Amino acid sequence: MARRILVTSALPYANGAIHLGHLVEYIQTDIWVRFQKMRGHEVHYVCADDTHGTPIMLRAEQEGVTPQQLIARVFGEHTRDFAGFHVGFDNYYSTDSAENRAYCEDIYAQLEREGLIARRPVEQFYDPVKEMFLPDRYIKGRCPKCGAADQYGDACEVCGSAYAPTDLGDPYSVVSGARPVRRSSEHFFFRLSDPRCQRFLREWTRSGTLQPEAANKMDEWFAAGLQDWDISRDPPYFGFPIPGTGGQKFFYVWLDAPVGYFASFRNHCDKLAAAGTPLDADAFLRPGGGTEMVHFIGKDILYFHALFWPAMLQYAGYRTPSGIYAHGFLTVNGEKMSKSRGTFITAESYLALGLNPEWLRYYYAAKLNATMEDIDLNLDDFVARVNADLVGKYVNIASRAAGFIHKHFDGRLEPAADRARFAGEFPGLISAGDMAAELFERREFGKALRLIMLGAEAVNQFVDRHQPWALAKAAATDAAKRAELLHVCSSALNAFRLLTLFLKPVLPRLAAEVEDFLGIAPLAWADAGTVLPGGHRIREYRHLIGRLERGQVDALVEANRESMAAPPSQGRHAEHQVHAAAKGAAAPAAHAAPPAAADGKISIDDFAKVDLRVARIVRAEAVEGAEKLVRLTLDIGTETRTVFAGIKSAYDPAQLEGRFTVMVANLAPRKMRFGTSEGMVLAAAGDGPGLYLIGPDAGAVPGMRVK
RNA sequence: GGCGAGUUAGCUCAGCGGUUAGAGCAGCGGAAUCAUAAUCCGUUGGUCCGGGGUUCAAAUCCCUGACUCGCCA
Repeated sequence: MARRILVTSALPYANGAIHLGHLVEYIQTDIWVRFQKMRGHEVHYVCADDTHGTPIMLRAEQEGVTPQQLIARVFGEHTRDFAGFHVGFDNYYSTDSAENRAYCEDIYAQLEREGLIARRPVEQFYDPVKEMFLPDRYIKGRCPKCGAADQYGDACEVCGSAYAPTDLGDPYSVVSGARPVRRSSEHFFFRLSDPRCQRFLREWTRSGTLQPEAANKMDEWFAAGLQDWDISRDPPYFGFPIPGTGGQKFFYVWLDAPVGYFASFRNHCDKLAAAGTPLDADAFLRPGGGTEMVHFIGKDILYFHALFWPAMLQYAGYRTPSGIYAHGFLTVNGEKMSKSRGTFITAESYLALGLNPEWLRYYYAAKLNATMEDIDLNLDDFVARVNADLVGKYVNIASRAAGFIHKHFDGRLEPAADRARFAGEFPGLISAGDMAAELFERREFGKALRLIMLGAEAVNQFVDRHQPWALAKAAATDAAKRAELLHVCSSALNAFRLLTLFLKPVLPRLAAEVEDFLGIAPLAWADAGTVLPGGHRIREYRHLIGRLERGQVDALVEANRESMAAPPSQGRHAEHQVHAAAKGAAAPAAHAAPPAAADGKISIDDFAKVDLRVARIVRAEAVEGAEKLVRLTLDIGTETRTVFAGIKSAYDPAQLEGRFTVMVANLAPRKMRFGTSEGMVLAAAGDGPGLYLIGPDAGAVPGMRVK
């Protein structure tokens, strides 16, 4: 009996590039979805960009575009990256859509009818210059506990304590720099504290939809007591207005984000209907449809998916999730991803440098399990694992068997009568299919792959034991040896076909190439019970997957190093602005030959006097007794320089080492209390706080002239 | 600070009360030469984070300490 499953991955925020951390989730989900489809189940895998909220609004404003323009651009980037990693959504949509608005309004109306919406005033910080309420992350000030300056409104990064923004000393708005004032406004709440919600959630938590660790976490939250959830925001806000408020209240982005799953699915159904193959959305979205709905998420958003979301659905007349599968975070070489270490790797850069997406899919799968544990991308291990397993063990089988088939048998496999021996030769491999299926189902991908690779080893042992190269030498004169050669290679290729089938959820592209090589229809799981037909003809073997060279990984890390302040998409845009500004300035300068005009313009010659060089920060250390200074040792190719830079407020010295920046190399040395500074480094700063070191794009080396 | 997860071979991990603790990779020795040097056989390597306890039996259960990571709406 085919299952009917609606599957989602969490919606990426339309405010930044997809990176390898995101991909853990999309690859995990995609593998599970592909597996279910191969099993013959009906699966609809949907996702969308999460587009609303203050960060998007402010970012668009900063870039001088409308929020719609910003999210349209990011939508293009996201869908490109996902496609590049073979993440096969059945629909990818946006939360800024009519469907989403309709579902949000309906859910809200139902909750209000149920008496689960409360209204009460909330006092918050308000930016009097920008005329908006400030989310916690947009307020900075002195930490009330340890006194550290420039800490965010929710938690101190220095001492780690959490507090309310109203506790901050000397608060200021990150948006305008103004001192925020306290102002009260009416907010709307989802009454999670209502006994009905509490009762329902306690029961739902134990219904088997959550991982055991997640259910334990929920118990913690229950013990602490569930509180009402603030679902409204005041304008200006990029989102959906709450009906009946005259545009004075908007739905908080976290309310409409999960509803985006429904919106995307609805959109998917409408597209199917337009194509003449209608699908009843309500069978998946309303209770009693005999369908499943599973969400793959990161452990950080368990709260939203396991408390608010099911409670909202339950009391708005929709179905609740049948599975919520949380995964851990990605670390790289055992550490948090870091821009300065170059381990904050974007999907775009991975693909742009020509790395094979299936290498990463395989490696992630080899590490993934059903728990919320973090998984580590160890770069040395990545190289070793991919090459040993995929190239050495798996693909090697086809490579070593196919040559004989073509050279001696015109590309044809053994006749039907000999195929029966295959089952006896690889009993383990055939039974591995059922076990692997069980493991894929339970999201124990690592265990599944270990099992499959054990099968690949058995095939290589089989080939070594029968020595087809020796049989080939005798084949010309010995018909029995010739028949044995054909059988050994045919069996190896049948085994290879099975391994491909088992690996197909993880390596869809490679599997498609193998299907082409073997001349067979796309493999489904049921095909595990069959072998290739007698006398079947295969194509010439060609290179199926390349080796991963250590240098490629190094280049990837190098390409992602630094660029600390700006995520890539923002960087690209900022670059456009720079070019535009440069054009505007360069044109008049070319005509104005005389130097140093009274209007403040300088000639190109004047500019050339400044010797700007690319520098690598060899060492960075705080200067004892100086509040703002960092002592930098800079490598500019021909020599090293010591420079004192007033950047301690913005940068932790340890994070600077290894970074590239730009320095003025011919600045007259200056004696300071702590030593002589032999130049200066370039950094950008506005009127408010915030300081941003300038860095070259990847590829620049110390000593290069900046001009 | 509270709560949770983790710490097993050089590396990545499995084992989660029961023979002498396992796998892959790396290392070392050998074989083979069909295969993009890809394979096969053999082998070195471990006070299972420290300390205490429960038990006939502990990497596995309990307590405690250290360190790492996460969550705290």
